[in-house]
Amino acid sequence: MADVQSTATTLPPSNSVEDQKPAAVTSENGSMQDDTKEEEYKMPDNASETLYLQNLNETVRVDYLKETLLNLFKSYQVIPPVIAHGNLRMRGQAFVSFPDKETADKARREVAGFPLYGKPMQLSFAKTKSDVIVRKEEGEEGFESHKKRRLEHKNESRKNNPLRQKAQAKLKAAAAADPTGAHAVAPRRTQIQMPDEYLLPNALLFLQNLPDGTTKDDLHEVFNQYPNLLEVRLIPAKKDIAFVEYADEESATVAKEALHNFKIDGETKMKVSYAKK
DNA sequence: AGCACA
Repeated sequence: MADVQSTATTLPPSNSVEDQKPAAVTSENGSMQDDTKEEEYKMPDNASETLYLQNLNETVRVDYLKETLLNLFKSYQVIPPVIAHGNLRMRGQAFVSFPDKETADKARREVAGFPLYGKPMQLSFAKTKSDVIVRKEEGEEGFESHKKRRLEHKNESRKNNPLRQKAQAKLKAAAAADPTGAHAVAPRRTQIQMPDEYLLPNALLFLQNLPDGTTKDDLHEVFNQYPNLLEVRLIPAKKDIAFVEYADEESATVAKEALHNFKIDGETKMKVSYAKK
């Protein structure tokens, strides 16, 4: 395998806030060029042209991560782009495609466990076909229909996500109770919002008026946009309130100011204040 | 843990 040094010249410009560089990936690791003759080896039947990577270091910026992976898989003829996301559900994972299943499988076996940014990579075959592959195999028109199907599927799963279903049931109930439509929006419970001036700054935030069905993950995703989030705690007995803890008061203040009155579901204003000491 | 396609 060719030496894959860091492609410093092709890297995106460094960002002053997070001064990270893609790892200089070298191939000193002997396990990566294991060209053994293997007449008894059978490629798994779930093999795919695309590998699904997990256990990637989540503190590495997504664009650097992509660049690094491109670099790391260069000798296996990786097909750009490498797909990685920074959102809560998808962080620490990536999709990397190759020209054929055999090459993907080779990469999978040889690169498995490679300690990228200190964490051993976990490689498996992707469950679904990547757009790049569909495009390559079926041409532009086949790709369009593939994309349409994918979009439909996505809308479906969005439609029957419990949070949305609950919100819609609520709307329906309100409309039924009031046929004039004057109060088509569900009546809001009266909330007591402690005036901030009576509360000392606190690394712990108190949330009120959360929409029905809000999950811990929903809140984590929203609050994790602001640095130093430590923990989100729901209150099982009171579904519309929660606590969110940051590492320090300053971080909590940033999040509080950004997210007070934020509408998680697009209509219910969440109240964010410091928790009482 | 978490299977997308900005």
